[in-house]
Amino acid sequence: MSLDRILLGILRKPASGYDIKQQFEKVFRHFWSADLAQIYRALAKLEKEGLLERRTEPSARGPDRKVYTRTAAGSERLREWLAEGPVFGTEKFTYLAQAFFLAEAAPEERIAFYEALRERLMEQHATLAAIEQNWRQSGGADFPANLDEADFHSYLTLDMGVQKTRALVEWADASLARIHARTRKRN
Amino acid sequence: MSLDRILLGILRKPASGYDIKQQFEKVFRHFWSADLAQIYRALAKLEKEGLLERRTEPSARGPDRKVYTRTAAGSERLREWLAEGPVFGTEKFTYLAQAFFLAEAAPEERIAFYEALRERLMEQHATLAAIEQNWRQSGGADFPANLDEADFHSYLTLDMGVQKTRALVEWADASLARIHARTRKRN
DNA sequence: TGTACCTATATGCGAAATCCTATAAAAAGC
DNA sequence: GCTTTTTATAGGATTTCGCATATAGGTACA
Repeated sequence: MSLDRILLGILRKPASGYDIKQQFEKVFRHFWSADLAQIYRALAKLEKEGLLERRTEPSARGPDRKVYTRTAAGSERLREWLAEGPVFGTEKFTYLAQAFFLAEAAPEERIAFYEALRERLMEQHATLAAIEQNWRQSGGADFPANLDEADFHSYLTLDMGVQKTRALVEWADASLARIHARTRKRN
Repeated sequence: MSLDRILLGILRKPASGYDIKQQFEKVFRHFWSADLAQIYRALAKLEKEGLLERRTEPSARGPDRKVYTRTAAGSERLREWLAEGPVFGTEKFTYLAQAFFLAEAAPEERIAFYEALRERLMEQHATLAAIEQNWRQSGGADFPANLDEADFHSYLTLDMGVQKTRALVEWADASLARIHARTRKRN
């Protein structure tokens, strides 16, 4: 499963389950989600398979931290996944499915739906764009080419988020306009 | 769960599990996937809950077809879902997760990965754009406002797919260019 | 004529993944 | 002490995935 591979990817640098959850909230939110219980369980399983190593550290502010890093076998597993090429066909977009059937809702609800959608998409876009901006400004003249390999690829993915959310916001805007135009015509 | 609601949405018009599977392949592929077994089970469950009605028809070319339509309770359930507003946070994008960790792969593989990605995205875009084109051409002057409500909202969703895939193709192109530029710099 | 394969159609079963919710314990802040 | 934050874990319910099987009619071909 993909969560396994994602964890292996993250664990190039040591981190605890709790740390990883934070990263999911911040970095991965726009293309993946996982809850704490799921993460802990997956970590335990990967350790049992010898793909992760664990050490226990005292925490400054809570119970002992179990810090994981991937093993050579873990890196290999990750590489195999990447070598498969891009995996398609697993996309799940609940809000688009809803939009598809929106004819079933009352007219005011349809508008409210698209307004809420635009709102959320704009938030996402703003968040991502801010991170991107920040990153770009601290980079030199030949940014992003001067990043190290891992950062470079993270940056490309971030850029994708920026581009995609921008396109989506524009689409939601245009859709709202079309809905309004259509409603006016009816009266 | 969302598959249930999607089935209710589709079953405004009567269809068999097999028919629905076809629709998933054609229409929903870019934002949802479900396999046959899953669909049949969900249909059976919805019928048991009184949200769908079934009638059996002889088929021209196979076993009897079980054709479902949604009941009033089914429509109500669908409306409740839409009234919740857009559901976010369920997005799963395997290929982006892979892209994020691409530093782990060998340089040629990274390029191959992005080329395959661009390829697939272009395919998606071409498919969606063709459907859109077709639809638009058969529509009159005030297209899409002259569509009926259900078609109108399907069209908006389709348009979303066109816009999104276009943005993604552009992104993949730009990324490939960046990867190449970066590689040249190294030599 | 038969038989082998193809498509349409439906189902069963088990494994895996996901989600949700509750519990617990340790340190810090008030 | 009480609350909040950090950190980890358990258990069950629900959903999803993957594969195998069944059945009926059509088509191609030996």
